[in-house]
Amino acid sequence: MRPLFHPSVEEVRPEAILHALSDPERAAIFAEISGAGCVQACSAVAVVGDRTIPKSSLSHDIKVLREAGLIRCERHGVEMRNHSRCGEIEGRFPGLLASILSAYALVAREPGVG
Amino acid sequence: MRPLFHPSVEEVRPEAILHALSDPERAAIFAEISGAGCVQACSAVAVVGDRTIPKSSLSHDIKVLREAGLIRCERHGVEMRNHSRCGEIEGRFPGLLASILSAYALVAREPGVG
DNA sequence: TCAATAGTTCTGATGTTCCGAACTATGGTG
DNA sequence: CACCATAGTTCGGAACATCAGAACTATTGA
Repeated sequence: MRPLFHPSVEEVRPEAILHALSDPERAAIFAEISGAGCVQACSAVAVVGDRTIPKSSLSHDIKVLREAGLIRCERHGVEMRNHSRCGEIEGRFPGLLASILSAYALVAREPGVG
Repeated sequence: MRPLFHPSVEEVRPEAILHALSDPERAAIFAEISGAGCVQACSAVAVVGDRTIPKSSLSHDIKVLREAGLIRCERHGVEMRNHSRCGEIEGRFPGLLASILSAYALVAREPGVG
């Protein structure tokens, strides 16, 4: 398997970040990876709320996050470890990820529409 | 023409904001509306960079921004006036819009890929 | 070598986006 | 009022994106 593509921090584009995080499920996956610092994905993040994400979808979501520059993925044996690149992104776009994650955390705490 | 739908600030969802602003063209339109405070759209914002947005696309973009809660649109005679709802959103999601607009402004100042 | 585990790619159904053409709404002029 | 011009919306089809099941690949362990 060829090494996975990761954009350098200079190549990271705001539209890619916003697109990646405009899906609440993907945002939740990213929040979990960021919170844990290093998570054994994808199985470890496969449940969001009360939904189990199909593994093909999860694989796709992880790819979107990776290609947006939000996470770094490394194979360790049979599994993938996903690290948040929060720190790097914070250096380039100060406050961006924190305010996005806070916004989602805020609405998650509210009664909600469902 | 029935009055346009505007979500109340409590109904505004982060995913809608991120989705709306994940298109750089739409983000530029929003930045222009926010910068001007009140812009006679849609014609006034129809040129982004060196591209003139077709009016059906522009109408759609304005609608996406409006339904995301980012702008408020009022008909004044034959034209529409678009106001940014930055202030309201700032109260609900502090720092969110500022960091997004800063991120775009930052990459706009860079040499760029093209 | 074979099985198990973890994740990726393929594929087709469903949904979204884009934009020209046709349409609607408002205001001005005679 | 009839008519035109202006500003924006809606329609419709082509192009593109997303979702998830099935089939596949890669790695480890027995």
